[in-house]
Amino acid sequence: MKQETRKDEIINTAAKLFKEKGYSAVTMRDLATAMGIKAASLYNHINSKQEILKAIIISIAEEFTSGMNSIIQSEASSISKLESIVALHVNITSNNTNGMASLNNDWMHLEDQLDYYLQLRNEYEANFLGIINEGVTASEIKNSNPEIIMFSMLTTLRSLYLWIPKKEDLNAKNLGQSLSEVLISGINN
Amino acid sequence: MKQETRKDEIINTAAKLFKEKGYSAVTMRDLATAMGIKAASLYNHINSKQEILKAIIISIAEEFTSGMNSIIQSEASSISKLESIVALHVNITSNNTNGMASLNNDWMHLEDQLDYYLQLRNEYEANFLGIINEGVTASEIKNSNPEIIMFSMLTTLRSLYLWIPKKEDLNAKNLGQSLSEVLISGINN
DNA sequence: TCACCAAACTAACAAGTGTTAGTTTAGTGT
DNA sequence: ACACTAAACTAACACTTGTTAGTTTGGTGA
Repeated sequence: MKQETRKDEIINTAAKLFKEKGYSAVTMRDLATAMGIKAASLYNHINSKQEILKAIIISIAEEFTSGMNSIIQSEASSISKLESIVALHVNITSNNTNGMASLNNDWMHLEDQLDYYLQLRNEYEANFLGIINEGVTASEIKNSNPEIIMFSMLTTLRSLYLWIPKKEDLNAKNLGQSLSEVLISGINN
Repeated sequence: MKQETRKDEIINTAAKLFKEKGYSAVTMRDLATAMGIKAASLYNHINSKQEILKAIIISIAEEFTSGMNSIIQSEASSISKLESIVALHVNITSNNTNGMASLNNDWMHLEDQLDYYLQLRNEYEANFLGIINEGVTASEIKNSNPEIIMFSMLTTLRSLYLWIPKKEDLNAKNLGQSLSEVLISGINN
């Protein structure tokens, strides 16, 4: 719980603006105005616009990688692992909805870190698919198209950042449970 | 099947670029280079960059509205209506994956047409939710949170544009069926 | 051959872009 | 009183942005 530095404030404000208009459409002058200062003053705290994007995206991507590694190493059933993935997304997204928007929509504007980001994402998706395949083999999961299953779950989870801010009445635990139910058991009676 | 005009070519090329980098990050010079001409030449065919975005997004949004109206007026069961919605998304997205990317990611950069777009989207979501609620009342659909159900389905469907281009082996009909199965019946055995 | 026209071109514009350099301000510990 | 420092400022830079004006090109029908 260390306190927020001025640099953190700038990054958080930037994340909020990036969520609204996207990285490319937000100028350093926009960001400065939102902070109540002049654009040049931002450079007392950060080195470049690109550095801000990197700070937002890479830290979140590494959180996902770390969470996924814990889940894979656990001894739980495949369905239970999928429920943990849902909870992972709900938790990370709840703590940083603005940053998740950048991760989803502005990752392609990463420069030096683009390859690293893509590597993390590919590994994450491969692990996700691995869990589903494992569940199919163990007959826990229907033997339909595993990629469609992953696609459906992952895109829903990736879009949580759009939805969580509107539903403050649901806490993370309840939302995770409801979502797991819908994603895993379906909606029909 | 009328043939493609030069203006159409520009709009389609723009949609492709917008998908890759987003509206704000694509310059008129980028677009011109992709067309093999100079930026100024674009203005022989279009009036502004904004007009291109409008042409891409609004036509698709109106397709969705029109499709949804047909579904609502049908006498089918709620589950069957949801299957039709899945098919609607698969069809529209298959025909214009690039345009769907702009609709999803760049709608906020619409200027004059922003309010109109938001109106269409709100109506669409209200109709979608109405079908789910109707299904809950008729005991076709589980009595869990209808908004979570809509969120889950709609975000999956909205992300199809990312996924369809990678899976050319699946035709629209098969993909629609598989996706309906996953979304409606779940994935567990 | 001539007029026409779609569609390209060159040249330029005013405004906005990220960023740098150097300076001022106000508060803190000695 | 003094030096130090975090954090703001003004002014400017080189470049990029969307767009306009006027011109050239090459093909088509009369």
